[in-house]
Amino acid sequence: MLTVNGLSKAARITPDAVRHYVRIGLLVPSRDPKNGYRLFDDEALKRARFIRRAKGLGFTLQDIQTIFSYADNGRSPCPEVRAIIQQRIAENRAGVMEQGELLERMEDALERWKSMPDGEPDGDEICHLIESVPLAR
Amino acid sequence: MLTVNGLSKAARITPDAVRHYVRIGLLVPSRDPKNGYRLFDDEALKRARFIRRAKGLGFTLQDIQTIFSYADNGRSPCPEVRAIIQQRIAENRAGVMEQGELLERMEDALERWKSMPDGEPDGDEICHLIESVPLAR
DNA sequence: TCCTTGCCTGTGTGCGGCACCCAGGTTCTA
DNA sequence: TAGAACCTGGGTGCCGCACACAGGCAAGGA
Repeated sequence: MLTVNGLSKAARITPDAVRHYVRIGLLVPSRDPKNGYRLFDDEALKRARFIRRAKGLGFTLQDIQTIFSYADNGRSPCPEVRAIIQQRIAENRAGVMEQGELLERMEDALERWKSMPDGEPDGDEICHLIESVPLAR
Repeated sequence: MLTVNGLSKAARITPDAVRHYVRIGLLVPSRDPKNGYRLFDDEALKRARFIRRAKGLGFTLQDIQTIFSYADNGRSPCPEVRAIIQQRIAENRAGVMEQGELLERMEDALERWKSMPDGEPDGDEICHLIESVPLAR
């Protein structure tokens, strides 16, 4: 049986993360009757490692909850897992696109600003560099 | 003088965002003594539009606070603005890289899973699809 | 035996940038 | 004069933790 620290080392996650997972119900420890410490069995270790893996694949903690509840009810989570990851891939692609466009705008701005002087405050504009940038959308 | 809704339309941001900016001190309204309504002058409108622009360039609200405080003290924010955007560009590049790597892992996993059957719960593994993925790092 | 060190506990707050909801007061429109 | 549409403050929720506080408990050395 492992304590929070023990589990955190065995599963290579922080102790704070372990406590967080317990709080939201992802991990369910037993308690040491002597002192109230959280105690984790092998099943919990397996779960903690699973969480690490799944997070590394872009699953949210909510997704992982869902997966666990399938497994707990004796049903295969695999079809859900396939569906979820397709969803997350789509979101991630959209996110990367968006960030990429932002990055481009930032780089364009910085480039354009190279040939512009710093402005002095004149009560009319706040920062002419930023105000020189065309509005997105 | 504009109310929350008026300002939100003139600056093309949501009323909730306007209230949020007031709460964190980015916009400072006067008050209608009759009813306590927030009232925004032209200066506030200019600021609200500036916020929209700056956010579109990747500046955080904190960054914008900083920029305003320069302007309010009669100093040019431009050097800071150049420094901040370089910082944000670096962060964004790192973020895009990270997300890109995640996306790749997700796509690889989905691809690999195409030739794998759904598992049935056996009390030993939670989801063999996820557990078949090598641990990142 | 006492002291230190290093675990552990619960609870609460903070991060970013809002979105949404509630209950109630006010103002505009038909 | 009624109802719609606005306004107010205050609170909560999102995501995934990180950090802090105050205190309890365990194991070691001097």
